Amino acid sequence: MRRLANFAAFSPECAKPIQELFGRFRSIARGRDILKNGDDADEIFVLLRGWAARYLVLPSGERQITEFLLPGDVFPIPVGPIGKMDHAIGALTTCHVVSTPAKVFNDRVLHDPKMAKAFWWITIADKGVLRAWVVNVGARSGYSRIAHMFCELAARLEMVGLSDGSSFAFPLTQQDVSDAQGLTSVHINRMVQQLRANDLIEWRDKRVTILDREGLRQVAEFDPAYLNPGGRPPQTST
Amino acid sequence: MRRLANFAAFSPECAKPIQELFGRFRSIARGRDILKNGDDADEIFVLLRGWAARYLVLPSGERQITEFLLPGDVFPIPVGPIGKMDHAIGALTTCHVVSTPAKVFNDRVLHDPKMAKAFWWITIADKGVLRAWVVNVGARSGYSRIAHMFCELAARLEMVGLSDGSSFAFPLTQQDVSDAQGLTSVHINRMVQQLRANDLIEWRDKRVTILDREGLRQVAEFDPAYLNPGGRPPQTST
DNA sequence: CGTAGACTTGAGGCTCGTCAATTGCCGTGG
DNA sequence: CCACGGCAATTGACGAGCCTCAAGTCTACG
Repeated sequence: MRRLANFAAFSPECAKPIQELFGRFRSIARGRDILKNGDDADEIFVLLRGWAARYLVLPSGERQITEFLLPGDVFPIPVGPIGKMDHAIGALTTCHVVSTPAKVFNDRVLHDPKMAKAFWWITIADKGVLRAWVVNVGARSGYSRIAHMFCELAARLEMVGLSDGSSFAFPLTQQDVSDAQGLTSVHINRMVQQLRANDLIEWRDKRVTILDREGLRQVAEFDPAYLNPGGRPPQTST
Repeated sequence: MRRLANFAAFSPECAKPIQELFGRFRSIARGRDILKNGDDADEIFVLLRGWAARYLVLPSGERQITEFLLPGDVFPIPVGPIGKMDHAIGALTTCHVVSTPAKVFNDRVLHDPKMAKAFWWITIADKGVLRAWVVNVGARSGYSRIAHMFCELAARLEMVGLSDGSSFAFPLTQQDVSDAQGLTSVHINRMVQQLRANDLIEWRDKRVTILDREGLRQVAEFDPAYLNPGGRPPQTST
């Protein structure tokens, strides 16, 4: 709900029918897949609680994460005929999700042009995040990659009310981070220690605190513009 | 047209009004930007001829390409209020484009739910390409990255009729390739020579020939599934 | 025929990977 | 209550992939 509100005029009355639509609740343990590579994408999920990720594992056994899914995210976004997943979506922590059949979602939600537009907009915003991810992995050093990831996650978590501005719960392991950034966990560890030594962040007990927001932003070369493609401020409108 | 046809039931009669819509023709020289970072995205383009790319330049001066735009591609895909570009789109070769104001495009094309859905679908397909790009840059060696790029481009070019199956015009410089793959042109050069030495590809005079399709596919770990998210075969339907 | 851009080649160095061992923190079971 | 096992974080030594700098070759083009 909160995420949708960023993308469409959205009244509380709209919320109820959607909440009723997603009738099926499920809890997924950490490490389990919510959707496997090759599955039919015939069910639409909303992540209520926990962190998940889209990823692919290569023949070499290496896992590359391409997108973090945070509470409020909807997946997979369906359009046209039901296809098969070309990647997997796995739970990085214990996840709570609700779901509805894709067909129902199509008929009841996407049938409304306004809603369809809101979800399309989300797709475009996600594409922006993905572009930033490519830039990160392709052009930045390990040190600033990690800084960038923290900047982005802090901003995204704040949008859904999961950050108090400078500190947020961060349940991932260094192995997860390394799979996302295309580095080894050993190297992640060393770079994180460097960020700590430079008093940019604190990370302990599954919680990250940004100590020097401006300093981190500079190291990361972070510009949050891409998170809000329409230029719309992240606030609820009626 | 050809690209749209892959994503929606599409009759020739539909084509005419769209062709008339994009009234403004322009030719852009190689190296010039079609849209600069920060520009208003108030005009919608269709690339008729030439290659272009979405890219970002970092403070360090490094350029990271995040997406290749081939003939038939539409950009920027607009939704909601007109925003500012958070990246640039530049011509990698001389490009021919036609365009129309975003407002007109919205009213005349996206107003039709069927059309809107087709463009949304394109957005989702592009997101798949971008995911593959992240995997490529994040998890593969320079050698297989380049192999993967050739596999993908061969497949995409074939979809729009610009490849004869194993050979296609490839107008990019090694510098362009390096900006896309997050490597230096020196290293690209060495890896390309290795691909040549292994009789996988030929690349001369702005033309690439795939000599050993299966061998290249294995090196690249290429699975074309992501290019057609709906599972629909790449053919025109009425 | 001269110049510029693209491609090619070589030597040396840094970032990051690999392998391996150690520490600390739990949750479990004796 | 303590021993044990497992997972995550940490550290070190060494090696490889890729970068940097620099020079040289080839081709297109004026």
